[in-house]
Amino acid sequence: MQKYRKIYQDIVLKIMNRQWQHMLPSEHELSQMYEASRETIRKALALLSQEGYIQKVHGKGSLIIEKQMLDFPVSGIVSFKEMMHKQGIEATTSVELLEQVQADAYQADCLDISVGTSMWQLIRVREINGEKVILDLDYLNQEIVEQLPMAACQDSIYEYLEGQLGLGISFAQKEITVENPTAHDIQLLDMEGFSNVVVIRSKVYLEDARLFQFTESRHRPDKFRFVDFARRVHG
Amino acid sequence: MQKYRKIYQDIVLKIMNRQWQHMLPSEHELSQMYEASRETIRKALALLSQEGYIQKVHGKGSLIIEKQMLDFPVSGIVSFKEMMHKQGIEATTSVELLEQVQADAYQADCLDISVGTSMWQLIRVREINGEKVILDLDYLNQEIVEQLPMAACQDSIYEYLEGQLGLGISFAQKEITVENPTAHDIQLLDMEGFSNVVVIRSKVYLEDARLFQFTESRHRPDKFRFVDFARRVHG
DNA sequence: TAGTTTAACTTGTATAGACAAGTTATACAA
DNA sequence: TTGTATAACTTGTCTATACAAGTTAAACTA
Repeated sequence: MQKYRKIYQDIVLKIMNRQWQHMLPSEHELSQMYEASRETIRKALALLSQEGYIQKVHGKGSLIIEKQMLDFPVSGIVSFKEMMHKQGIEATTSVELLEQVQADAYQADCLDISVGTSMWQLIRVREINGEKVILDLDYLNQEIVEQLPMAACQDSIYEYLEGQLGLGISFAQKEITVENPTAHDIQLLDMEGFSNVVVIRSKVYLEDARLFQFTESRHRPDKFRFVDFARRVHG
Repeated sequence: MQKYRKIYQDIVLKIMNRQWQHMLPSEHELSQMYEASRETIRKALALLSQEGYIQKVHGKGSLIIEKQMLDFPVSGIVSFKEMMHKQGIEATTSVELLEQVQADAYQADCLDISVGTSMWQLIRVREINGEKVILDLDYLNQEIVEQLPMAACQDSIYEYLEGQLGLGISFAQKEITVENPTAHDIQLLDMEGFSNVVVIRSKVYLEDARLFQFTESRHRPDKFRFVDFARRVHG
């Protein structure tokens, strides 16, 4: 792995362990500690800043941002399995449907492919504490993901794509809205007494900028929470 | 302004104008065009990548990410006025309350200050197409924001803070949930037939990492839409 | 004492150079 | 024709240096 990434990870650890309380050592000191040039240290610090770990102040140093450790980020691109594991929540996934289909007009539009192109269609229900609260509808481009074993769907698709297929997942465009439940939602989720669902639609891309997945994740509103860290962009 | 920021802005313009269709010129070419070193170009490109304009591919170049131009980012830190202006939507803001108060226990916790510290309390209603759809509750630390004129509240608080007071707004931690409307919501918003509100709670920080504002923004669900760009962080 | 200057820190910006590593198209060989 | 090597591109990482600009605390001056 690259030097600046290792430094980044080590600093994250030291922040988590409260090894440094309010401020990081100066860039000069860090470059001596890690035997790296100042620019390499600055690359690691840029990552830390981007991820919301530190705030750099000109002339002063790098202040540590007190993350509410409980406020794990649901933002970013994280698989359901990764998320539940971080929180220590027990959840089960049941695959309702997994099949190869030819894209219809709507699906083709979602995946930026031509109508009739072969794709995977996947429907999963997530159960937390015995309640069915999340419905995930996935389309995957079969030109990119040729095989999609049932085991991967029950476990973690991202683990399969990155680990087995060696695909690099890079970025996503997401949209969050609140909508009325469909008959499908009511059929598959425990929706008694809830009149809305939170819908997260995502397009997920690889490192070479190819779109490979479209996901519609439908949440019961009481179990939905989205935490975000944002930096202001001037100009 | 710094060189790499000007280059960043110029490239954003050229992407928007479709001056470059699918790919950016190579870093070498750009460094000649802008008479800058490659590292300076790379700083501009890092910003573009961070903001979701391009995807860098090792050995190939910088691919332009097709942003749905309509999908303006509600993510990031953008004032209500800036957002409405970008979309060309006509909206009005009415100030329901603007007063100096001593923080109670809850408010003190929100702003990370001691109980009894002086702060601004602000309540505003946003009206779009003649419907009252957003209720904004703001607390501002008065040790940082000493004066808060009514005019600034009706126009744009951020414009006042950055323009008049010279404060640098830097980052925010946000949380989005869906909740039941309070009596207050029903009193101030047009909630007929809607049984939920989308609640966005934000802590907003300055460049020196001081927390100066807590905002609770309560949206009627049919008018709520959140668009996000996220990059996957490995390790 | 109180205020100001200065020196020694800090981070920010820009440059130049070297090498590693991934991609592509051409030239070459079987 | 087909496949392979190669050369010329591309971006990624790391280093070293120089100077600008913001902060702080000690030293100095009135």
